[in-house]
Amino acid sequence: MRIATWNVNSLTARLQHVLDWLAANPVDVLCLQELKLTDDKFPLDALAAAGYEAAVFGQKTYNGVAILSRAPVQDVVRNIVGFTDEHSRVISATIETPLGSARLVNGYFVNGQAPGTDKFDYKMRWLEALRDWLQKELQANPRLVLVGDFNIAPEDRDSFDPVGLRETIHHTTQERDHFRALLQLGLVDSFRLFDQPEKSYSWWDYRMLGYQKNRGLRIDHILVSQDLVPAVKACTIDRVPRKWAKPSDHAPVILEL
DNA sequence: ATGGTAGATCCTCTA
Repeated sequence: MRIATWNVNSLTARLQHVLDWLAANPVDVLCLQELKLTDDKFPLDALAAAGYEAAVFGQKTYNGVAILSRAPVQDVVRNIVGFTDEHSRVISATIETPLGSARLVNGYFVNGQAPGTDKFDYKMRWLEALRDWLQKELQANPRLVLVGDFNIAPEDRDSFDPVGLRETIHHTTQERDHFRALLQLGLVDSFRLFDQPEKSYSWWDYRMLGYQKNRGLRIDHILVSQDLVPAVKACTIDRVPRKWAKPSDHAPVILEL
């Protein structure tokens, strides 16, 4: 089976891209971030016609996440449990995998703007709450997949300019410590289970020909719990839709189990 | 030191 994650930067603007991508890549589950629409505006019918059910946690203008699935999903939970958040950033559900049922957590992590800002402080509090919640989730669900736009480039090799961008947003020690804390919970970066091309990124700035120059970051990730590692067959980034007209600034990441 | 682009909403904010 295949599970994918894609920050679409407005589902209204990107619905046709999502439908075209699913037609070419009929994954079992697709997790979306940055819907930028409310639940009542979610294109349930168009996605149902493509063969997908949806669990949605929308928000006007900003944020918003959804889980699309060919098979029914169960026990949908919105937000980080125990953390009051005005933003719609996390949706989780139980899905079926080759190793049995698993918990799937889809997150649009806080961007954080720059160290020293209120938004960065929010990012740190959000990441602490996520870690504390996931620790409990993993105890209850040893099979767990954490996907989404993490807004963290975990290592220098995940950035086109790790020296010039040292300690700037996506690259700070504090953010990377938080990423490692997730790994210390028993999660594994599935992308790094395999040999990958150098300069593999999942996001490129729209500005200054970022994609054309491959000035990107790997900030979209799929982490799997230890119990799922033996089932992981591949993890890839699909750059194809980043080349389409009017693309999202992110590319989909695909996990094969 | 700044700007460049994109999306949604409103003429600015977020990324």
